[in-house]
Amino acid sequence: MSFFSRKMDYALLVLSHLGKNQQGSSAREISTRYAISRPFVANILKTLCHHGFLESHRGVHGGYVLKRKPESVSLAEVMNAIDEPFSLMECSTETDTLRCSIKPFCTIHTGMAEVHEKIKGILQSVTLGEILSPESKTGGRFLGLELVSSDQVE
Amino acid sequence: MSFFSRKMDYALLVLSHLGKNQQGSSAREISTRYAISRPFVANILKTLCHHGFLESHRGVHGGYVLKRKPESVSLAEVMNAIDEPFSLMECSTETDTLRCSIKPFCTIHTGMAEVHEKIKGILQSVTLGEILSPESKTGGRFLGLELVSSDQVE
DNA sequence: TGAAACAGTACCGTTTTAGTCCTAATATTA
DNA sequence: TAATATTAGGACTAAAACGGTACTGTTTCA
Repeated sequence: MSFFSRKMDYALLVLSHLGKNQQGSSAREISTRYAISRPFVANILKTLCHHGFLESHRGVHGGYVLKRKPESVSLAEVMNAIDEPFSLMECSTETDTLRCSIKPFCTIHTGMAEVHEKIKGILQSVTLGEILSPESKTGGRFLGLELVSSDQVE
Repeated sequence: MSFFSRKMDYALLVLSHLGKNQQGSSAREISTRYAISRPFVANILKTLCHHGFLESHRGVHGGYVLKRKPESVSLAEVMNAIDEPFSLMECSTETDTLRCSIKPFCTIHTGMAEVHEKIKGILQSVTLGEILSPESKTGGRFLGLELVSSDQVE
């Protein structure tokens, strides 16, 4: 199993497709372009629209348009919309932690919480913009930590 | 769904338990300690043993002992043994990439490959030793990048 | 008015996961 | 040597998640 669900894969594909084609696309166009079944891609588009990533237009020449700037859309946000918020382990979120019966003597809780934060940091810091043009990188910052190299941010 | 399967969660728990108790433990001890069903924890112990993380001793006072130094065991290795190698997306590994039909015009392949490497880097760099004692960290280095601030990474 | 497109929801089949069970092998101890 | 405690190995099952489909309705445009 992959980390990202297939739905998430396609959502990113769709978002970047619309990020490149700023005049928008219909579900049909996208489904034929990438050979994804139409109802399936329509489902994904709907969800993305519902969460405010896209703008939909009905009618004969309708379709979807990216509503937000690619640079402002993080992987973490897309994940929250499509699947559910990132969680490293069963007990990673606060509510889960509360009902974890072994927490009092759990030898790995603290350590794993740190790993959770590291990965979450990556998902929050990587944006659709970076995915579209990988060469324009985080440049100088990584996970919110200042680096020796003083290249400009993004 | 969590990033780690429950099997993986328990595997880490088991490994760190044995990392702390260097005289070893039987499957029964561990299962009662953490309230995991005995056959299930036995399954996990078996797998870990089979992959060389543990040493098993049969008989009345048998049980399992951690065979490797905690500092040498990375999360990525445990994951490879328990589930399967980390993969961000369906097309993240080289063989998958080869049979990805849309790769020629995929707008996210390169970008996502970088994200894949970032997360893989974390899984490879975090060891069982760090999970056991989170304060003794990578100290000043993170993913091979030198940091300006000398505060603990946390 | 009809066709093209989105909206919403319910549903199904397959795969994966979590967990169990059973039998055999091995080591200890009395 | 016999009883017992433990691991070894593998087959098996139930339940949940995932991927994907189907259907029905609504809006827009020509």
